[in-house]
Amino acid sequence: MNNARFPISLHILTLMARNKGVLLSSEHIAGSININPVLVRKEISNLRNNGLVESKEGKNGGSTLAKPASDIQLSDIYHAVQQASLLGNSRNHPNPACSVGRQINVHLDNLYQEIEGALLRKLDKMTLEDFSAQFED
Amino acid sequence: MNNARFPISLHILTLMARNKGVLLSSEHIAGSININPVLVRKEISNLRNNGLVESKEGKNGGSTLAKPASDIQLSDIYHAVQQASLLGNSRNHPNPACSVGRQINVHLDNLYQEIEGALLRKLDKMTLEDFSAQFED
DNA sequence: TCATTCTGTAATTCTGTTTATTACAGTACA
DNA sequence: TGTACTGTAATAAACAGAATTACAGAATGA
Repeated sequence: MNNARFPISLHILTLMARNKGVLLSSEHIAGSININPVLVRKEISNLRNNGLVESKEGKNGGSTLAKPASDIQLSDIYHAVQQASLLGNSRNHPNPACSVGRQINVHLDNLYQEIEGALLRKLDKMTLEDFSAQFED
Repeated sequence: MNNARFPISLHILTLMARNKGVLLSSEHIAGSININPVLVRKEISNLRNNGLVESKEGKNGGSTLAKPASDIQLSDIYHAVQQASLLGNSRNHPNPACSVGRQINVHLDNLYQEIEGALLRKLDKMTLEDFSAQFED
């Protein structure tokens, strides 16, 4: 994960989990995270495409969880924001004339996949409810 | 890991593991990775500070492994290049007036630490020798 | 001894990515 | 019908990573 999107999405979802059934505006969420509301709306758009939140447009609109927090694994959030590889974003173009350069990306990919498996098994074990229950008022 | 440093360092060390006892120049290594030699020297400098490689200055100089590849765990390399947190680089400053904003960094840190533990247990199991033995000539 | 070939580093520039900002159409409510 | 939202595109600003330039210092060997 090469970006700050995971913590942002988790922050958004935690706010929603702790405000069950309430429509939160992007402005309000942005105020808690301290980032720009447009970025919040972009993240919410992504979470919505992944079936984690639902939104209502217009006055008094906003977004809320699309299903109970106990039905959302942290691995679901990871998958929703995940795009590049975990370790280093293999944007490298090693020299194919070198035997190491030619083969390293394959072996790196295998390694990353194995590591990501271990990570996902961890994230599978925790739900959004577990995470948000840690917060005190 | 937010950067491409892990693959670069692993590439460097793989080249050395496959050229045991030979002093490799930064120019030569840079040619295989296809990056700038100065960046290679920077990474080597870091690996040297972590006791993984040793260098010789001057004409016919270069760098080589400081110990057998079988004594270098991939977790050693991870620690050597590691600086920021694994997931997202908590450069975030959430709103302390919000109960979620106030507490989220603590809970994120705990989560990251747990995940990183799982990752390290994986990387602990593989040595540089294991990794470089996968390469064909 | 001295030219050569390396490393070690600092400083600067270049480039790509991320984030903020601006703008505005569309939707729902009251 | 005005207000308060979302959704989204386009642009600008900020930042980080990498390349490049520059040069001092070290080892070699002719």
